[in-house]
Amino acid sequence: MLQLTRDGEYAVRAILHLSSQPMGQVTLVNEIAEAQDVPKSYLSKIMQHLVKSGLVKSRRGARGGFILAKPADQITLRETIEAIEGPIHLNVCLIKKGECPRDEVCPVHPIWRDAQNKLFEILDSKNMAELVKDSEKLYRQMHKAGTRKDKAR
Amino acid sequence: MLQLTRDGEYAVRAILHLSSQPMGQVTLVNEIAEAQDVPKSYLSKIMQHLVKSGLVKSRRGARGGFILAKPADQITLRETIEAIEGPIHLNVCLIKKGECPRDEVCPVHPIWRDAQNKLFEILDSKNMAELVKDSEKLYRQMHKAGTRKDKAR
DNA sequence: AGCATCAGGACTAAAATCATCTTTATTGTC
DNA sequence: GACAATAAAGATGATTTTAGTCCTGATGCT
Repeated sequence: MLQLTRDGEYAVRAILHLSSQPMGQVTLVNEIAEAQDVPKSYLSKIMQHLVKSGLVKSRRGARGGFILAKPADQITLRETIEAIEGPIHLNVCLIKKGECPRDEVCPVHPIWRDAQNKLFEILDSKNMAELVKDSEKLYRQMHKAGTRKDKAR
Repeated sequence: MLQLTRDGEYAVRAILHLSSQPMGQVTLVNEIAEAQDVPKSYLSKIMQHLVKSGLVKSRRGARGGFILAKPADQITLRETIEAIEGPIHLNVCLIKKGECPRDEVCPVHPIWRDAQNKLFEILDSKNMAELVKDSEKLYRQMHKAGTRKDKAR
């Protein structure tokens, strides 16, 4: 449907949450689920997937939890999404060269490639550490604006 | 899945085909289906949808068929896709302002908006008349290149 | 009248989506 | 070192979407 799935969205929230934690801090699914507003048992499976794809490491048992497999400033949105959804292809014709027999005469093909490249560029433009900083900034702004709004009501 | 559906792809092919026809020419589903490599009965339903959305007009009975409701140079890819799939939203959080309660603190939201705007820009950048011309150009190039390739094999 | 052609609905198989529930592994504690 | 608490891993399932097919009817040309 040309739309990110919940899986992708939830994965992004989870990685963002882990990125906001202090270095070396192991985080519980439960905590992520509550903070990021994601069904716990569902998130649990997404976390598993993220572990398998190597973006996150897990520790079982008491005092277990999840932790990023590498520094937050080395993780991008695209990486996170593709870890969960697999490689992004805006149109089937972009999956493999020569996949579509109409490729060579299809005037739309270059447009899709163009769009996809641009999307990659944007999804790779900020790393998770930067996004966490953005989030903190937004949070502060919201509080300032929020109080003003409250008065206005 | 962040991917165009077949419905969308087929609609684009159909509109492109109609755009390549001489002005005023009514075209059969069958012809479009064969030329564009789309299952006929499936395409038939897509065409109905395109009629309903006002992009195409139909005529029943003998000598019936389909014809664009407006000139090809006034139709874009985005318009065609949205006629079939409804408005494009790369992420649920872009559907309606305030839809996502995390909007105001979510640092990813502006990224998605950015990506979506860029996508719109690209999908609106060429009209169908231009794409048909591109196609003709590609076709000529393929024939030149094709003979060379055949020798190379 | 009869044929060509679109309109519309009923039906289906397979995959994706969005979860929940059960099992298994780890670890701290006694 | 047994064991209960904890938490990840895996199995399972309901619902929706996708991607079609097929049949009956409506409509317009000749």
